[in-house]
Amino acid sequence: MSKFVEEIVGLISKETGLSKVEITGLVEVPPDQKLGDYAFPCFVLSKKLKKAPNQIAGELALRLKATDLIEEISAVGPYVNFRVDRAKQAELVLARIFDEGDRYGSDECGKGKTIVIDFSSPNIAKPFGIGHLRTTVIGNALFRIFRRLGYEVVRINHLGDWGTQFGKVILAYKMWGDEEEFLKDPIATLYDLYVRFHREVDEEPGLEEEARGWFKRLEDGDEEATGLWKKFRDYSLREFNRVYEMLDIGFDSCPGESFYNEFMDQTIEQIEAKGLAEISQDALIVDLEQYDLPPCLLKKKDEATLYATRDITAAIYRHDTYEFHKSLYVVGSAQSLHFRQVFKVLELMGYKWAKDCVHVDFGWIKFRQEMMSTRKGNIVLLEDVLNKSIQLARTIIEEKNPELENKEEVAKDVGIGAVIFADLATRRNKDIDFDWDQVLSFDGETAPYVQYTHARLCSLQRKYGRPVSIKIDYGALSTDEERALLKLLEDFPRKVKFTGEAYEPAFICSHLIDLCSTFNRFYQKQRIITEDEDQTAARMLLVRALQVTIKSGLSLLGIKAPERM
RNA sequence: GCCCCUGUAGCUCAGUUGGAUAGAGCAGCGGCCUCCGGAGCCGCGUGCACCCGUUCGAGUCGGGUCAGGGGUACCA
Repeated sequence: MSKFVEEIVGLISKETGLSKVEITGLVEVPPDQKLGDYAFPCFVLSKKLKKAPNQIAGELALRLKATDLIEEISAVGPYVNFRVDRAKQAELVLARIFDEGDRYGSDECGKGKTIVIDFSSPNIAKPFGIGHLRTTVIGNALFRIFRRLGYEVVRINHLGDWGTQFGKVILAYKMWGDEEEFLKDPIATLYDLYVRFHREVDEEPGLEEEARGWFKRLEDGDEEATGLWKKFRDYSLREFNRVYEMLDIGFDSCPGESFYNEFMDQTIEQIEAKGLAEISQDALIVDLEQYDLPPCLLKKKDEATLYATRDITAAIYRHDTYEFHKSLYVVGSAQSLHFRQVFKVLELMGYKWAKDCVHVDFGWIKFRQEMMSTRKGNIVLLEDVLNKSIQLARTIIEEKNPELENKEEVAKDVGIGAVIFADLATRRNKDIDFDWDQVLSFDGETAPYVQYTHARLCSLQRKYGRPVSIKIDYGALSTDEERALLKLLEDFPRKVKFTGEAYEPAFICSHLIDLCSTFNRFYQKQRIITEDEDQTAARMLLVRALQVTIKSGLSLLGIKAPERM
C-alpha cells in the first residue's frame, strides 16, 4: 500500500475510532483528479453518528490536519478528499523506478513457490490455427507475470498427441496416404486425411470401429501404429516450433498426453482402491451424482482410456514432480465441466492440493468474414496471421521511416506485437470476433501505439543527450498530466500483482494504454526539452520512468519494445 | 430439459472489493504547432437487453424474463 494511503488511514482512524482495516477498505480514488488524490466516503459513519454524511464530512475535514505527506484536506459533499504532497509523491515513485529499472513491478510474494502452467497444447496432425492463439499468449503472459512476482514457473505444453483421433489418422494414412506428399507439407496432409476420413465415414460406418481398433493397438504398443504415430508427432512438432519461435515462446516440458500412458494403470488402481470406480454401461466411471456432476469416464468399453484419465494422471504427476503452489490450465471454457470433474475426482482421491488446480478458462475466437473464404479447410492459420501483420508493419515502415536500420526485426516486433496485444486486450471470458481489419490495425488501442509511444520516449532521451538524474526539483512536475502520470506509474506494481491474482493479462494492456494516452496528451500540450534546465531535467526523469515502465509492461505480455520504429 | 458463460455508443471493448456527472478505441465529419517522431493530439455521442428486489446509493449484488454461445457417458 502506498505511504500516502497509510497516512490517511492513520489520520482517520484517530479521529473516528474506526479500525485501520475497515478504513483501508473504504479509501478510494476520486473519479476526477481535481477533487483530490484520495477520498474517504462518510456514508458508513452516518448511521453511527445519526447525522447526514455531508455534515460528517464537513466536520471531519475541519478536524483533520494536514501533514508532511498530505497537503490538503477538504470536504466535498459526503466525501473527505485528500491531496498528497506532489513533490514527495514524485520523488518516491521516480526514484524507485530509476533504481529498479525494467524490473519495476517485481515482487517477492511468490518467493519459494512454484506455479505450473499448462498452455498452448496443440493437437498434433492438426494445423496451428488462430484458435490456439489465446491459450498460447495468455499462458506465456502469465508465465512472465508470475516470474516477475517471484514465483518459480514451469511451462508445460501438454501436446494433444493421444486419443482415438490418432486411430483415425493412422487408418486414413494407411488407406490414402502418400509419403512424398506428407513430407512436403506434413500437417496439411494429415489434416486433409483427417477431414477425408470424416467424410467417408458417413458412407462406410465400419471405418469408425476400425479406427478405434488402431488407437487400441497404439495404446498397446503395436509396432506399426507406434511408428506412424511417432512420425506424425515429430513432423508436427517441427512445424509448431516455427510458430513458437516467431512468438518467442518456449516451454520447460513438452511431455504430451502420450507421456502419461504408462502411469494410467496406476491411477486407475488408485481410484479403484479408494472405492470410487464402478462399471456402468460397460465403461469404467466415477459416479459424481451427489456433487451434481455427470460421471467421470475413466475407460471406454473397449478398455481404452479417455482424456479425463490422462488429465488426472498428469495432475498427480505434476504435483509429485514440482510440488506446485498452483497448477494452472489455460484451456478454453468449453472444457470447464471436464475440469470440474477432474478436480473433483482428485479431491475424492484424497489429494488436498486439488483446490490448487485452477482452470484458467477463456472464450472462443469466432470468425466473421474470412472464415468461409479460407482455402485450407475452415481454418485461419496463425502463421498466416502473423505473416500478414509483419508484412503490414513492413509497408508502414517503408512509408514512414524508410531510413530505419533494422527494418526487418522491427517489422517482426511490431507485427507480432499487434497480434498478441489484440488478443490479450480482451478479458479472458469473452468470446473474440476475429476480424482481419481489427487485428491488422495499428492505430488506437494497439501494441504499435504503445510501442510507438515507447520509441518516442526513447527518442526524447537521445535528443536530450545527457544522463538522466534523480537529483531534480520534484515540485516542477506540476501539470495535471504529470500528476496523472505519476499516479499511473505508482499504481503499476499493484496492477501487476492484481493481474496475477486474477489471471487476467488484459489488466496490464489497459494500464499500458492509460499510460501512453496520458503521456501523448501531455507531450502534445507541453514541450519537454526547453531552455528551462530544471524543468527539463525533471521532465526527463519522468520520461525515463515512463519508458522503463512501458517496456516492462510490454515484456510481461511477451511483446518487444523497439527503441526506434 | 438441466448446468455454465455472455448481453454497456453504429462496430470492438474498459468500467478491481456496490459509491460523487458511465469511459476509450475504431469507423465518419471537422480541426492541429515557429513540428522534441502525425503509428500522434483536439472537437463532434442523451448507450448499461428487459422487469422486480436488497441498499443512503446498483452497469456492478439477488431473483425472474428475453437473446446469443458453450457443455451435458465412451472426442479433446
